[in-house]
Amino acid sequence: MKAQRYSKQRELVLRTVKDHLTHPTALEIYGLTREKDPTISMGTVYRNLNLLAEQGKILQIKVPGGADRFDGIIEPHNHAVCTKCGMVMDYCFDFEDLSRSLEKSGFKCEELNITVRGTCKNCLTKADE
Amino acid sequence: MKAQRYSKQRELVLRTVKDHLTHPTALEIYGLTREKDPTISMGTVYRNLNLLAEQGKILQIKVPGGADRFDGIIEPHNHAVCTKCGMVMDYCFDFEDLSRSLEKSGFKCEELNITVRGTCKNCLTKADE
DNA sequence: CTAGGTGCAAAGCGTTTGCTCGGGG
DNA sequence: CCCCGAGCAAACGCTTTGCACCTAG
Repeated sequence: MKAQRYSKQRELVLRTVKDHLTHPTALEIYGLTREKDPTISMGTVYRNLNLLAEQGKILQIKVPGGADRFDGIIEPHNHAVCTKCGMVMDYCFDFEDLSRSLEKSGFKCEELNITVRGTCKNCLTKADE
Repeated sequence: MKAQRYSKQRELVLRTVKDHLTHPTALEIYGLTREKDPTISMGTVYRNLNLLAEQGKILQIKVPGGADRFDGIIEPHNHAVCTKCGMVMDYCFDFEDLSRSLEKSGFKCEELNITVRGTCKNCLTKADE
């Protein structure tokens, strides 16, 4: 692993995500950090968000067709995105009852976007060689 | 509904998606259609892909963090994306046994990306007013 | 001192859009 | 003849990156 130095900016980004559980986008985090440190740059925010997500210190929510969002709560859980206001709701899925329980909670389930990421048979075989 | 005219380009785009079940991206479809009609433009391909997807004639697969892919098979089904080669595999999910059955088929499930799109309680209430 | 981090700006990628012209009905 | 659709290129939104400078260790 690469040596990692302390940086004021990285700590600020981490604290900002941890303090705002509204699933902010990178741009929103940029705005929030700017309030505390008016010289922080977009690039730094993105670099640190990606770094912190890789290290598992924050969660990166890939929203299909929209900007990524970040979550300070790192316990594995899922998200329901409102197509109208963009709100992201934390949600603990019971797969069998997914739609049904979502509907019970008042969320009208219109599109279920499921993407499994992983490694396919072919690539697993190739990796063995 | 708006009147819709026939267009050679739209038919070509539709046929191209139906004939290539490899889940091509818009760019790949652009390349394929260009082989048959060297004057077709990117904008036309995108416009028609979106139109056909809206009409349910093709399926649009939103790949988080990557280009959208299109599928000529419109029966509802899900997809597993390989993080290494980008291959998109058709998959019929049994939610309970999701990971288990995926693993049985040789796909190493590394990241389960679930996003439900729909309308949240707040917006449903507002729409009623 | 030196390697990792920053700010800045430009480039990148996938996609959409404004405009003008062509062609289906 | 009307107006939807095409072609083209510019603009878009989000994100990454190259570079020169700064700073923690």
